[in-house]
Amino acid sequence: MDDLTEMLKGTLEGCVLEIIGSEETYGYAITRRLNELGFTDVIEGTVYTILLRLERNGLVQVTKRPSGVGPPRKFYALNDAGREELAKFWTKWQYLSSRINRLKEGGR
Amino acid sequence: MDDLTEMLKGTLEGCVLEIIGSEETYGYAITRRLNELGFTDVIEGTVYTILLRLERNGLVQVTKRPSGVGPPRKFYALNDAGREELAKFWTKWQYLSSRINRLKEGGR
DNA sequence: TACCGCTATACCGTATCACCAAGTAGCGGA
DNA sequence: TCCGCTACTTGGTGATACGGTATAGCGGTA
Repeated sequence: MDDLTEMLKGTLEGCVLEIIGSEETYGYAITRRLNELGFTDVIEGTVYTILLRLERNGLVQVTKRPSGVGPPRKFYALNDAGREELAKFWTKWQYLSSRINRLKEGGR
Repeated sequence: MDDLTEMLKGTLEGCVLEIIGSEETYGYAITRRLNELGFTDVIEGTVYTILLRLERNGLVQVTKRPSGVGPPRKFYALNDAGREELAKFWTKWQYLSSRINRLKEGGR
């Protein structure tokens, strides 16, 4: 699949929220998860900028834990604001994708 | 619906391509069409920047015609490169939306 | 010991895009 | 004459994903 960069704008952050919401996890693992979900070209740097943004915006709770196989990991979990933001994301996605699919089907 | 700006990145241009592909038309009318399709907050300025980009990238054929009710209109039609780009857009949209919906359904 | 590879995070710069504001301009009606 | 609708252009802004580099812990191996 060629470049999805522009299309991912605004949706990738939501995907990261969803992953964190389903399980407390950390940046490196989130990247691997995205890759296996079909977001094959997403790299660590991109995910970390999103995570720092989520933290800065107060949507996540962060816990640092030692790893045993490398440097310590920063685990992320959604707080109430994060869950609310995630719900809003899915509402927007639902809205947008329905409009676009309607347009695709000959848009009326 | 609150702000869809970020989510529209990469998809709005595709929507404009689709509209032009279905009928030769001009900027002002495209904006009205998008509005009635549910992209309620999209304004003229945004559409014109997309149209200029499409022209610059050689995806459209442009014809200026007098209007009778105002300044002349610039009508846009897809050329071969534009039709190819449109096909690519729908392929990417299909790919991305299927991955995101899978993630939404509990991502496997 | 030295090096490599995997894990793991941070930071800085870049490109792209949708958006916004202001300007120009044609036309018809009050 | 002014206003409103139509219609396009241009310059600047903010948000986002991405790329590259740096730092660092750990285990294996030559």
